[in-house]
Amino acid sequence: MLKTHYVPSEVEEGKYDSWVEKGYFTAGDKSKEPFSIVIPPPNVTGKLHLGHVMDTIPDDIIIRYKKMKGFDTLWVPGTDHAGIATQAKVEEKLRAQGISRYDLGREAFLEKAWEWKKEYAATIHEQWKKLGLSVDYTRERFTLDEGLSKAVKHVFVTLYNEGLIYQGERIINWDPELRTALSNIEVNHTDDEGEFFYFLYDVVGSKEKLIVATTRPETMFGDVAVFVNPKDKRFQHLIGKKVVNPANGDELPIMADSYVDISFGTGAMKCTPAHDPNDFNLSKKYALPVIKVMDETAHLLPIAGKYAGMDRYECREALVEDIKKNGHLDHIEKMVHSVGHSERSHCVVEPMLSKQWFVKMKPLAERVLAQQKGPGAVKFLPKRFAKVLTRWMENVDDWCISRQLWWGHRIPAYYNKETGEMIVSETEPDMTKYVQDEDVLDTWFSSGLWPFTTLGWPEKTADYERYFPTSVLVTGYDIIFFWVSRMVFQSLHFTDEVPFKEVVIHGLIRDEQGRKMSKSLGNGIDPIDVIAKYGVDALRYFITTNSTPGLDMRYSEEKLKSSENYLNKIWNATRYVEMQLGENYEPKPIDKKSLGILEKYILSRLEETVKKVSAKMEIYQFGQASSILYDFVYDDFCSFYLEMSKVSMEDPEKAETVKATLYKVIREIILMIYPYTPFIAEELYQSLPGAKESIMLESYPEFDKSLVSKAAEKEGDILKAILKDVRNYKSSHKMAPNASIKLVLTPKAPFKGIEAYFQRFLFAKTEVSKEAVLGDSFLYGKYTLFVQEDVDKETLKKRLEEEKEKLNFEISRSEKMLSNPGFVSKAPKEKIELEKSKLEENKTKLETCLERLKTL
RNA sequence: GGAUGCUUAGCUCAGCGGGAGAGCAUCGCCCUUACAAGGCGGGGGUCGUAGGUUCGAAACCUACAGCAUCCACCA
Repeated sequence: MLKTHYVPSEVEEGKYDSWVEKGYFTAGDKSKEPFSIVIPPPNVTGKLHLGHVMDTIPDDIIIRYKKMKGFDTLWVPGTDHAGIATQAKVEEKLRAQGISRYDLGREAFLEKAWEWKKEYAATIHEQWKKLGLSVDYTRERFTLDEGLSKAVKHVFVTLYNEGLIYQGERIINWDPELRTALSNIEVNHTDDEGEFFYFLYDVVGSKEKLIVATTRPETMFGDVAVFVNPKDKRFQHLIGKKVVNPANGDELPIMADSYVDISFGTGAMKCTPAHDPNDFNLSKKYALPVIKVMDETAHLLPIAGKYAGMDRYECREALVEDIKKNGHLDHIEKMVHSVGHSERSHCVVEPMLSKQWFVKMKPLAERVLAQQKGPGAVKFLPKRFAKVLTRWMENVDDWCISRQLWWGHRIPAYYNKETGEMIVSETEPDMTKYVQDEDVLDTWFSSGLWPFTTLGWPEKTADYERYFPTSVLVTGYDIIFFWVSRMVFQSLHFTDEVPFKEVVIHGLIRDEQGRKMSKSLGNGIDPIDVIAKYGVDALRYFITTNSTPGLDMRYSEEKLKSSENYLNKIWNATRYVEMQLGENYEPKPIDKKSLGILEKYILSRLEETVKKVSAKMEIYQFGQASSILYDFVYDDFCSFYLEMSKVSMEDPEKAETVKATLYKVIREIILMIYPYTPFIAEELYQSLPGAKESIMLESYPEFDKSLVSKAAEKEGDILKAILKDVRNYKSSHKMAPNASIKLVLTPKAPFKGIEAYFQRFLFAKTEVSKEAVLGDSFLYGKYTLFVQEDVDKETLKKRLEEEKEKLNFEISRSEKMLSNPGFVSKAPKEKIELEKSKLEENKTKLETCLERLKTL
């Protein structure tokens, strides 16, 4: 027997381990159609947060649902080494102990990183277990696994041989703290307050001075020219002359290019090719020299003379001070401008000329764009996110993939120690003669291969053949660029298939005030704490049902609580059914001939619910599916049928049918809630007779059209309405709910035995009569209900007149609509039928109303 | 500069072409053996503004306003 209350921790205890032990999460039933998902692999950087819950619970719901629908479901779990993110964490930890990675050296540092990985992978496993994820542990992967590493090498070498990977000297984003290159999307731009320095440049051979403004004076040692716009009248006479660089006295040519914006700053722009991508382009166009002024830690190089060795900001301050002293500072302006910060170290990124490895994106992007135009396009839900992918692909730059880190896939390029000749190969050359490239690959390079490398590619394994392409991917809109796009182009290029047929995009979870959860605000929420307080099922239910796909949602204690209350409701409804069935109950199929009106009613509603919920589940609309089920559970089942069954059960003739009905309804409710809340569902399922070893072996409820009865629903609704009207009547007449009252129904009862329900739930004596009686009345189609009481005729008359008015208004509304040729010819049939039946009903009501008025 | 989303009850949000919904809050009545973490009943909204399409608009289109987010640029 179930307890009177749902206690999440007791329910959760032991279930997950038993599911794993029984092998329910292990895929491979060849008799069924495959359905597969790969997990968005969490980084081994720390513990999981609510964002991961948003990524994984929809996956779990889909997998559990599809399994019940008869698919051979595979959910591949795994983790991501997360190169730069993890390395930053490990370095941070070492720094706390006063050690730098350079003290340890590559080998020893990597050992530390592997220790870190082991520890955090264990944490992640613990959390998957808590969340109840039905992942197939026999197929778990890590991005640095041997198999995945081999695949990464294969991909690199293939792209290199195809000319799609090249080494080049270009301006890249440099993180001086982590001392590595970054790709464009690993740089976050924020509007920072800064200073705009206006310097005076002496024009050679003239008294004239040119004012040039810059935000980064420290780069002036690398200046090679000053540019103006050729159309700028102010400067035309200066083009071809020279100016003196106030930082070091070098003479710089004044050149003209339309790139310069006449209205920005002073209209004259200094050109520093080694530290600005646009300046670099100009230098190529005009064959200007390229001079680097900073090293990899953003300290000034010897070219900066007395400033050499200073940090970039130290240098800026000292240099501005010196220029001011010698009279070449015009003025300084405060300005807000967008500054690039490293996604991981948060320090200001330095654009810098550097030799790096790049992926040539254009051909790969074009393939994606072509695919997305055709019938085989990856389908996005919601649709609009498809545009995020294509827009990015249309404007993509080449991808800088080399990182000057140690934690990651080392680039398979080898250099001859003597000749310097380079070979790129999947197999190591003779390492006595060669050294390997020091750099590792961007972590997204390997995660971009995730959907197929996890299944064994490039080997043609059985899993790859069976489960690839995967069925669906669930992820946040924030990593469409980082991850989704890369999986799509890598997959198309290497497997000629899209990696997944559908992508379900969710929003981000914010705090209760709607702010982003972040470390610096300290407003992050640990899912483990939430689970301890409300149970994992409430968390799962809350996070998947309180939002619309693709939109952000707020964390809400209130809604977690109400989720838990809902589960408690289902718990207690099950408890009630359990009590009614009694011990040794043997489930029997519904005997359709024996059904009473109320049974027909609830079963009809149940079938409609099954149909609607399934339809929403199929399109991953979990919010909508759950709210349909919720309404059924509360309004139709708990508040109505279940209550009515208390009376029905007293009639021994009805009892068996009622039991069978209660059993079927509660069982299907449990099966429908199960994908959302597997722990409580398993517990409740097991408490019912006829349970299998686990709910995981059950099928999803099937829609049974033969149980749908609109007529029964209508009659049930009348009873529902009567209960509500009479209760409301009592309340508005200051009567206690349990005050006795006399009701008269004319001309007959909607169904046999209705009096018993009135007696029990309205404390009413009821009689059925052909004659109207004095008192207030309610109309239900052809039935009238009188509340027999002493009431003066005038008041009654007034009420009836009001009712008449209302009915006339409704009737004329319907008639107007039905006589509108536009409506009759264009509206769907059901709408017209509905309107006609409303009209009929109101006409009947009006007739009854008029009859009564005559008698008063 | 380009793009996208949001604006619905006091609060948080669903609904997205056929007569305004949920949770919480609020008011009234109830300890009725499924559930007081509950039950029953009630109050509360010209669905951001202005036009348009339609027999019919909260929903579709256009413009505007406010609030978010993303991309690009910023010498």
